[in-house]
Amino acid sequence: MEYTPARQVLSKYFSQEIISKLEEEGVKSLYPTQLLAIKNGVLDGENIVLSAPTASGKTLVAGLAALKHLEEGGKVLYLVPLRALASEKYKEFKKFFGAFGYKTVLSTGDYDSADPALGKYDVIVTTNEKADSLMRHSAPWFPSLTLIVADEIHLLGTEKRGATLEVLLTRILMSEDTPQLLGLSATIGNLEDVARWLHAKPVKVDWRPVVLREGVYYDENIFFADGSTRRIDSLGNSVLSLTYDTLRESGQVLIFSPTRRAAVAEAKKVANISRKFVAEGSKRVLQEASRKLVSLHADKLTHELAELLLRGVAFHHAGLSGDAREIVEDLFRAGHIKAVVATPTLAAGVNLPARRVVITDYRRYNVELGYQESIPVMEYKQMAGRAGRPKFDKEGEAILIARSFEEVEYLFKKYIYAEPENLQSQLGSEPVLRSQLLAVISTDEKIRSMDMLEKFLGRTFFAQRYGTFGILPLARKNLEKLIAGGLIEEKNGVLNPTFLGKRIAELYIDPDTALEGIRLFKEHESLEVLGYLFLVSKTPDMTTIGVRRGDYEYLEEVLEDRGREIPYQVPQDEIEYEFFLSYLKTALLLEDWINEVPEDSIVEKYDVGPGDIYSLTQTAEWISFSLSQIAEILGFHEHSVKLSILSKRIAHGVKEELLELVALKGIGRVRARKLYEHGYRSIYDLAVADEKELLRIPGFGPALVKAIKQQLKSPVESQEEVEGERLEEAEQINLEEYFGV
DNA sequence: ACCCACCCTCTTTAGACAGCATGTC
DNA sequence: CTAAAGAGGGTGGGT
Repeated sequence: MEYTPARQVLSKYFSQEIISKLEEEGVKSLYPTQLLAIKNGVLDGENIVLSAPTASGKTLVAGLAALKHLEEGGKVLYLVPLRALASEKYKEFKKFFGAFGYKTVLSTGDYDSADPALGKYDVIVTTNEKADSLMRHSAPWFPSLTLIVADEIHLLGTEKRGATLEVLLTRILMSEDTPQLLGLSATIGNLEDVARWLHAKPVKVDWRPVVLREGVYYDENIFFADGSTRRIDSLGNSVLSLTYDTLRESGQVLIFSPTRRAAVAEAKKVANISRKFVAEGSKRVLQEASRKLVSLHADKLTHELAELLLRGVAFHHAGLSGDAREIVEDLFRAGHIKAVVATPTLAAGVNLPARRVVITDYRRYNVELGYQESIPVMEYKQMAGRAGRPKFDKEGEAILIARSFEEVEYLFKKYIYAEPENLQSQLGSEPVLRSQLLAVISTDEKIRSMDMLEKFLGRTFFAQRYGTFGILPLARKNLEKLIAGGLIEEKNGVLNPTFLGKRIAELYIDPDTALEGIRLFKEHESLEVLGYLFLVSKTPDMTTIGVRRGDYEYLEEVLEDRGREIPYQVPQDEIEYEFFLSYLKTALLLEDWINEVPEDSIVEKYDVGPGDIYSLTQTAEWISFSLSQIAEILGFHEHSVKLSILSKRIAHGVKEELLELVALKGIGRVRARKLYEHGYRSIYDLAVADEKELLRIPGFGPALVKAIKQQLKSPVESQEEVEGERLEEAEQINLEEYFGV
């Protein structure tokens, strides 16, 4: 009887009515995790940092705490590190809180609720960065929050994004009427430190709903931590043997590989085993999914995946498009595919448990340091934590693979018996500190002097450990840089943001991104498209693609032919030269994209996946939009207009002539091009077009044509001015002649 | 002259947040 | 600093 009836515990906090509804929602008994959190005061308004394994019921702790606040007229913010996680939680909460009559919204960079007034909602689910951004925009409802839940708070120790969360939480801590804080964390070393920083109680739980058995595989045996051993039929290959052993007992495996290439290769090997385990009833579903994938993307990678699905396996990594990944996840969850081979994408992301988790390699190549290093204990625990599906499996197994007998012992010590690392503040990272200083000064009226800044820094997690001694000089140095760049003004010891500075903070770009653009705007009156793309690629906010050995030849050729389009000197320094080429390669990829080169050609030419194209273009669009705004502020009108058009072209992957068509719903780069080729070159052309004529275009069915016509009928909301006068003209004709009075 | 097994050398290496204003094929 | 696997090219032996 390890589960306590919920009613018994909750009656102190909720009305009978609510408790009955909770029971209807499936909350009939409470896990130890929830009991302990309640005992420590989550429902009494205590700040808590709860450290517990995956799937141990942390979300319900947050759910109950939130419900308590909502019942008292409060408002809740739920923070997560990933967009995929945000939408997962959103769906869950929408149902859960909806049952009590409360409204939940999702707000992330790529998905905003239709209603921009987030204030009308009771529960707001966002990514950390989005919440940071909302704060920078002084969201009016922010002060009315009464509970803030920071899920996966151990992200704090992450190199790139940890500091953002740290500053966000610091700002929350320093606000008046500090809301209740609930941090949810994986197991970490220094839970007490984090809790102390947040003025919270540390609550540590080791309990899991499904028993986790950790072990190491070597030479046909799994050695488990509990001392038991399991002999496995050898198929000559560790992964295959472990896979067969799981599938044979109708379980599923989740295999972690260190690289994308390894994941694909491993999946192909596994296919020979998994195909024998595809259920008769799954075949049709898999065929359908496979066909859908192929229809969505024409590239080789996606085709390989589609092929593998039929045989009951899939690989999963960030090179896959979002829809492909989702298909894989759904098929695995539904049990249609028996094995998934993934890179660390799946370690911390969406919830995808399997009976057995196999970790093929505990080492990973470090690009910066140039050698292979062991993954952190925390990362191992994250992967291992995926083992065991609650309600389906009696227990879960996480297996590391050893290559020698000595390694067996080493792995036990290094990972299975090891405590996770301590979380370290990453605020010392300069670019993040600089951005955050600008943001804090721009959007927090209380922080307008060095003294206040010092006080602010003194409240950070960093300062708790090291004091402000180390970080103050760094802050001062970066402040000077911001002042020199004209983003902040200092008068008589008072720090004030300039309009430019405030905009940069709101656009959420690195100050260096803006400064780089400004420098170029000053030097050149106008740039070629490739020039702007190069600028975007060079920016610190952009992720660039690596240059391969085989890329040198054509990149240098381009440099030879089109060097004058690039507004930078070719660097002499070897390392800088390599960076230069990677900016060029990225710029060329983007150029192909906006010149309507098909996705699969880009995939092949640049050796990237569809998922990479998506994330590159998305980022590039955001940067060019932001740079366009910066240019406009400073009066560089031509740059602004060109960058604005460019950002729209990147968004849709089209030449300028299609921008007008692509503004229509249901019309993307491919359909727009088709329309254009058939002589429909503007909204106007479409408005006067005969429906029957449109139907004759291949790929244009009745539903689509109707949808197009429908949009032209409804009074068109004011579209972008920047799209050119032609559009405005067309709209006027459109409205006057056809639909207006 | 041609084929093929084998070996040496070269090459490459995970992930993913944000603006703004609305929707791919 | 502490790697490993796949691809590609070369070698040498056999036919």
